[in-house]
Amino acid sequence: MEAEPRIIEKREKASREDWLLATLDVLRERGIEGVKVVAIARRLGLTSGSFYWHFRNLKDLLDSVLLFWEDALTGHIIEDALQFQGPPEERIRVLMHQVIREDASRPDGAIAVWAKSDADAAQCYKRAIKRRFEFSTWLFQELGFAPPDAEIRGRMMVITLMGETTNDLKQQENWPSVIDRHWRVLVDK
Amino acid sequence: MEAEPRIIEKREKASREDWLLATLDVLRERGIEGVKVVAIARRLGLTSGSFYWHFRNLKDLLDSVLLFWEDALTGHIIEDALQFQGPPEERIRVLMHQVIREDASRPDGAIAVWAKSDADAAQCYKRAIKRRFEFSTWLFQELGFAPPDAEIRGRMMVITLMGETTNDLKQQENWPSVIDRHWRVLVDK
DNA sequence: GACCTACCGTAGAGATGTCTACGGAGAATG
DNA sequence: CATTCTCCGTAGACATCTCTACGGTAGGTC
Repeated sequence: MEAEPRIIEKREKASREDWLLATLDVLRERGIEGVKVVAIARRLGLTSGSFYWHFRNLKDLLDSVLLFWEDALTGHIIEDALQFQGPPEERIRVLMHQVIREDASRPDGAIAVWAKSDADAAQCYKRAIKRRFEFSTWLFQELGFAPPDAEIRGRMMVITLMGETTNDLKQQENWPSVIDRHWRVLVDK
Repeated sequence: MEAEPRIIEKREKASREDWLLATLDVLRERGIEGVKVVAIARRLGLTSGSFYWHFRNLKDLLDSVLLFWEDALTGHIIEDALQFQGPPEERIRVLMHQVIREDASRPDGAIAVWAKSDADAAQCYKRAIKRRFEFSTWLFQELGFAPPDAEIRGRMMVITLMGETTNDLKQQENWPSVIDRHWRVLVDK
């Protein structure tokens, strides 16, 4: 179909987390049906024989990758925002910049598609999105919006950040100003 | 991985467009790597022998499906909005409801993932998104927003609609009120 | 130096998928 | 009624993928 991506040439031993990270890359680029043992192994410069030392089978890897995504990417953004000291609207602004800068939503699109055909992925995806919606709603409540207004603004923030990541906004050099303009619309009373 | 979807039981002759529509369904549910000749044929209650009468090969189908998506889904929404008679803010509201009601953004997520690993898909996807951004920017200019404000609001509208479709907002019974609340935030000066 | 553990490669069986070659059925046309 | 066009099924060559079985290697341990 298209160009084969970078391959690690330095033959080094890979950890279980190396396999998970490589899987997230493949997932993001080729979608869930592109996540093949041989494809990930090729990306790591290894073979499938090694894979089955770290994971029982492909299903085992997919289960692990779901939990890894939910925990690592959604979780630590929320923790950072909770620790933020400063005015509520600035906290929202900093969070929005962080999500784009760190590509925290990078695999989300592929996982959303995955969720269409897999019950486990759907459950995990819905749980993660619900958590984001609830947290962002709380952020806008702290800013002084009444619950219904806070809810729709929080919802828009989450969706906008996911969409801008999907559309590779970060590749544009002026992405911080675009985020600031999103922020201004959302925060304006 | 998961449940196999509905299969057309009545053995009827399929047109080229039937194959394209079935392909869009498979694309939406399984992603681009899930688009296999045998999978689409199974969904239509046919075999791969029939497929190669309508298409030269898989690549031919994929090329056609890209053009079909761009033309059919983005195009007619814009045409409808252009013909709308009424105040500019009502035109935006009607368009937003129409996009959700008709699932006009249904395959978008899968095509966005596809675009990560295929240059043709990337080109088509970017072209379609650009067209939506430009049109929605124009809608907000008609509403009286200055170009930079109209641009960010139009951008948010497009992204929000795509995101809500991805998250199956339409499955909620109260989706029209959620759209109205999105609309109110975007239209508010 | 013998041993053990962690990690990797190879070979191969079985499943699934692409695509070609070819033959057959039904509707439309003469 | 005969022919043609359109659409479809089957069979098979070839490729790719999952997963098992098993053997190999490098670094730490006694």
